[in-house]
Amino acid sequence: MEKRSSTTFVHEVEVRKGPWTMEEDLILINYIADHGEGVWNTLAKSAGLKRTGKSCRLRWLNYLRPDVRRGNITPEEQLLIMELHAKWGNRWSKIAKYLPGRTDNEIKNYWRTRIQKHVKQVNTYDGQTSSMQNNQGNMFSTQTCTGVNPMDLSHYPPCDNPMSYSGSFAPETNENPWSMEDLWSLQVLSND
DNA sequence: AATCAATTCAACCGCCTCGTG
DNA sequence: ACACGAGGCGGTTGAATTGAT
Repeated sequence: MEKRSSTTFVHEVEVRKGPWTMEEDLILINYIADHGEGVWNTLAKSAGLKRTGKSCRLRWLNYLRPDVRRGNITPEEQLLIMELHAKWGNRWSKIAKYLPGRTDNEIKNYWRTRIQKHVKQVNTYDGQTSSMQNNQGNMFSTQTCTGVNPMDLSHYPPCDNPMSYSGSFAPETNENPWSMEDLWSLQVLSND
């Protein structure tokens, strides 16, 4: 499923764009496993990836990190997103700190595609349902089904150590032909 | 079964901030 | 004080997928 794949040349240096291949993912995972994150431009060159540092960083943070959770946003997470968005606006990275394993990109996408749409729909009934909404069009109660008030952020500390997260992992909705399990097992094998 | 429309989300772009020389 | 590069962030795009007709 090679989409928007292209190659451009910047200062005689070949730069790949578009979706990442399994080979590129493996190179990035292996390199970070050996050398750690950071200094992304140098990392891209040293790893032999024809990608920009930014692209490598984005791929790692949004997709390849072992602790990243994708798909199946829970009602609790949805409530928290709405509450935090009401508080901070489009500060996605800040909001993401309170949702372990979730990326700012995923939260942003989720907000735009699901919540914002829903809020618009609810707002079309403005007046009739005013008692159900707060200033952000929130039509949900601030109490979650678990009885935890999402506004009490002590229940959702910023994730200093996301690896320690022990919540239930949602089934992957990974469209890639290769799964993260595949990649990480390959990474482990190659480092053997 | 075919076509069209709507939705999703990975990835890119441009701007901003911060650290360094 | 200024210039430059790297990293981070939010907005946007567009191909793939899904749903409706």
